[in-house]
Amino acid sequence: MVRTPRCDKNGLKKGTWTPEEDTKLISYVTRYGCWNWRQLPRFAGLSRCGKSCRLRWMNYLRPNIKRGNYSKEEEEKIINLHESLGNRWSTIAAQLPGRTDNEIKNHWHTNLKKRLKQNSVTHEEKQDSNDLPRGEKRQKRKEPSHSLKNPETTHEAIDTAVLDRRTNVVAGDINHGTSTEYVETDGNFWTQPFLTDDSNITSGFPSPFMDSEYLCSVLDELLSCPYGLFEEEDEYSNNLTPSEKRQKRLNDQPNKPLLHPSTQIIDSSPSSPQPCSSELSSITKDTAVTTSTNMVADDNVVTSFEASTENGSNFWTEPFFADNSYIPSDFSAPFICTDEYLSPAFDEFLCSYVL
DNA sequence: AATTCTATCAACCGCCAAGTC
DNA sequence: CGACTTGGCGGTTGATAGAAT
Repeated sequence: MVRTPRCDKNGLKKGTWTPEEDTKLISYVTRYGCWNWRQLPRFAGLSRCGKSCRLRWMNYLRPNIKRGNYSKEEEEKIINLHESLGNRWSTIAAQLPGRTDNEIKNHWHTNLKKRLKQNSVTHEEKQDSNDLPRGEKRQKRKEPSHSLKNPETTHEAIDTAVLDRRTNVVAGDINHGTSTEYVETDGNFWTQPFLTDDSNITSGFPSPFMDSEYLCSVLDELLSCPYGLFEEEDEYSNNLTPSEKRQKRLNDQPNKPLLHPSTQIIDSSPSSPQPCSSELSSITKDTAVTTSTNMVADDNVVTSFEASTENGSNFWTEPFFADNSYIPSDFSAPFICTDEYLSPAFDEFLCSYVL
């Protein structure tokens, strides 16, 4: 069912995805989308190939995926579509909202195909609708060890309580730019916290599913505190703001880098900080990241970064902390912002700049 | 209780089409 | 045009849970 993690010859991880990896992927894709699957793992801090990331997202992590038992209607639809389309699973999946081609394919091979075969042999067996196939029985009794429904896993580990506070969100289809509302249905992890409220639907929202007020705060904390994400926090820590938490960690563990190892920072000139760029169009490698208050401390340790856009809004308002060993010579970074969200144009600029 | 068998499904692999240079 | 990259698709694998012996 799950594959033992292993690495390929390039050192890329294979096999089962861990909750931490899922969190990284979710965090990255929800904010920046899947602009390039091949490059994405590098920026998301994942040691996976792009294909694996895409598959994980498409088949498991993306919102509004329906999991669990198939309804009679769904099964009939699959059977009918398979009859007319053959093994064109992605086409079939397109007709069943929330179901992935992989899942439908699996369901076909493990349940429907056999059932059809049986039915063609003994027609009377068809009448016994109470007799669930073994797969469905298993599905009922089994909660996957690493499932989005499992309260112990990734998402709820992030912040169940905060998720419950959500009252509205608009989700865009990441691939097609269409908007989708998520409504409460059957306890599916994704649908439950993503309740809609018509009065609050934001049209044209550029990212896959952003509630700017809520999601930014959660994801920014998630992204900017990678080392603290899965750590137990004491009662005192829970009352601190994200910035205070980071400061506390820095004080408590001065030698422990708080910057994620995969996160790299523009290092235009540590010894002579550049002034803020005043124009978006003029942001370059030398000016994209600068400092408003402090950039490089006397001991040559980066203490904070902050950058500004033309209108003055900061896109890096939360400082990054790192010891000198984590300052790379060239630029490459997951773009983390705490302000509303980056405009599509600015996102595009940043992506093209990095690539 | 121990062992073997079977079903499941997440993930991998290779191929292909479309797009870009 | 051909080479290359990328995303997408369908077939297949293999680790595991649970059933059967």
